[in-house]
This record gives sequence, C-alpha cells and structure tokens, in this order.
Amino acid sequence: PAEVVNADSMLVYRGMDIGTAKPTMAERGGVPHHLIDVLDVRETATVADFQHRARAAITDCHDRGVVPVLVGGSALYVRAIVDDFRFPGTDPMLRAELEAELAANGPELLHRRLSELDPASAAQILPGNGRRVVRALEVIALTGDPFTATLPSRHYALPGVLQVGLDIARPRLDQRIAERVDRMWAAGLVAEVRRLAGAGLREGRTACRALGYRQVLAYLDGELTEEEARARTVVATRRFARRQDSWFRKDPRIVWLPFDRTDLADTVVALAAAPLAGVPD
RNA sequence: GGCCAGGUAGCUCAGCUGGUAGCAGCGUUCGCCUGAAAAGUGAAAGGUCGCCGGUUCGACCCCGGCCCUGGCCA
Repeated sequence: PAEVVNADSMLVYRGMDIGTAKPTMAERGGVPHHLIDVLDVRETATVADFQHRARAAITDCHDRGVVPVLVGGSALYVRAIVDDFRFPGTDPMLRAELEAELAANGPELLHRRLSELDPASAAQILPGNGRRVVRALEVIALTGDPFTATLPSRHYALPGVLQVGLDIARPRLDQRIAERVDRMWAAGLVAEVRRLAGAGLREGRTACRALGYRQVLAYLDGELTEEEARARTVVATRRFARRQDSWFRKDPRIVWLPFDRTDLADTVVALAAAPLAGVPD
C-alpha cells in the first residue's frame, strides 16, 4: 500500500484548485493525499513548517506499513524533508523590524552590517538580495552564531529514499505550459481568484504570489489586461520550470525517466524494490 | 492618388540636425539559493540601424528613389 505526501508549496492552500492544478478527488483515485488543503490563503507557508508536517506524515505512513510517495516540485521543500536541514528559528518582531529597514533603506545598508557581523555569509549573499540578507541578520541576532549561507550536503536524513525526476524536452514542455494555462483560464481561474481575493488572498504573503494568482490579481486591480495576465502567467511558469530544472539537475541522486513513459509507475516500483539494478529498458 | 508619422536587438522603444548604437524595459540563455522557494536574486548573449544610390575623410542620423506599416484627406 502507498499514500501520497504532497511536496508542492501551493497545493497546501484551500480554495486554490484551478491555478495550482490540484488533483481532483477522482484523480486521487481513493489514495490518501497528505498536506493538501491545510492552510488558509491568508496564512504564510514556510519551509520549516512544511518540513515538520511532511516528516510527521511520512513517519505516520511508515508506522502503518504504508509506502509514502512524496510528490511535488517545490525544490527547497523536497530537500528540507529528505535531507538533513535544520532551521534556526524565527522571530516575527525582529523580522518585521529588519523588513521595515529594508523597505526604508534598501538592501545595501543591511548587507554592509552583515559584512561586519558575519563576513563569511556576507561574501556569499549578494548585496542586492534583501530577502536573504534580512534572514541572515535575523538568524545571527537570534542565535548569536554566524548564518550558514550554504546548503547542506546531499545525504538523506530519511531511510530508503528514491528520487525520480520526470524528463521532458524544452519545446514540448513550453508547449504544454501554454496549453495548461489556457485550460486554467477556460476552467475559470479568474473567477477562482476573484473569489479568493474576497476571502483575503491579498493579505497573505505567499499564496498571493503563486503563478497565475499573482497575475490575475494584477488584472483585477487594473494593472494588466486579462490577456496580459494570461500571457505573463505562461512566461512566469516557463521561467519557474527552468529554475526547477537547474535545481534538480544538480542532484546526482535523482533518477530521470521520460515523463511519457507508458510503464512509468511500474518502473518506479521496480526501482524502489531493486535500486541497484538500474533503470530497466 | 495626395498629405503626415514611422520602419534601430526576438518584442516595445532611446539615440542631443553627421564620428564605428542604449549599464533601456520585456523576453531568451546561464548561475546563486536554509523559516515568502509557484518566492528572491546575479550575469551574459542578441543589431548588415527597411532596400538601393548619392553627399562627406566619415552617415542610423543629410539628399534622391523604391518597398513596407499606421493615420488623415480624397
């Protein structure tokens, strides 16, 4: 028996269905899916929280003798779950102060401060990247230790992990993205976003940045025409796919399989059973 | 058919009446990434300046002709 544990940062939001291509109940085919619809659109999703929930779900599966299948392309989330990631904590007040400073003075000033407190991490974080500079300063203030600006090594923290990537040629991918966005529009994405906007979508800081949702919000706010919103969603999705690709390609542990391979599921099962046998033809 | 505006990077445009084009925006490519990651960030590659001729030491910028686009008038 197997169950699905979602590893997609946006499927966690209730009401975000069309634009996230959330699998329908029919598509789930009776298989339990964990970590879908667990947050309100006003709530902020975070890696640390997701890591905690996902590991709990995985442990629960193991306890019940069920094979957990982690599915999704939120790269950092996947690594945080599967590898040895430790997050030093956060402080909303401190964070708010730093962000206010960032907004008022720009990132360079904060980066200069980081250089004095922690030259090593300052050297690894570009002065223009305000977001990372803020987090580094937050961690230093919180722990008194320097901020680790580099990712941990690729060693699984969980037992028996097999990572499978779906391979697809760029032109094919781009075409499918365009078609998928068209389908979302036809399925009523604009209405979905309008409804969520009424439910406070703009108040959060993560859900409102989701692909498609951000662009439709801009349309609803009169900043874009509907056609521009649609076109920009296609472009943004394409760029995101590129980023995903460059992130996952670097991980030598991932086994890549053609996305349209007809015996995909069986192949993955075979790989999981005999990881050393390699990919069957 | 006449008048006006315009044809410069894949797209949208800048270019002080001449000296081998702009750190332009968007896209594209490549990279970075520890509590917003469908986020945030850095770099690079792209141009026979519509075509043909002329003036000039030298023309994207000046002159002539032609082609194309948009608008106005007939």
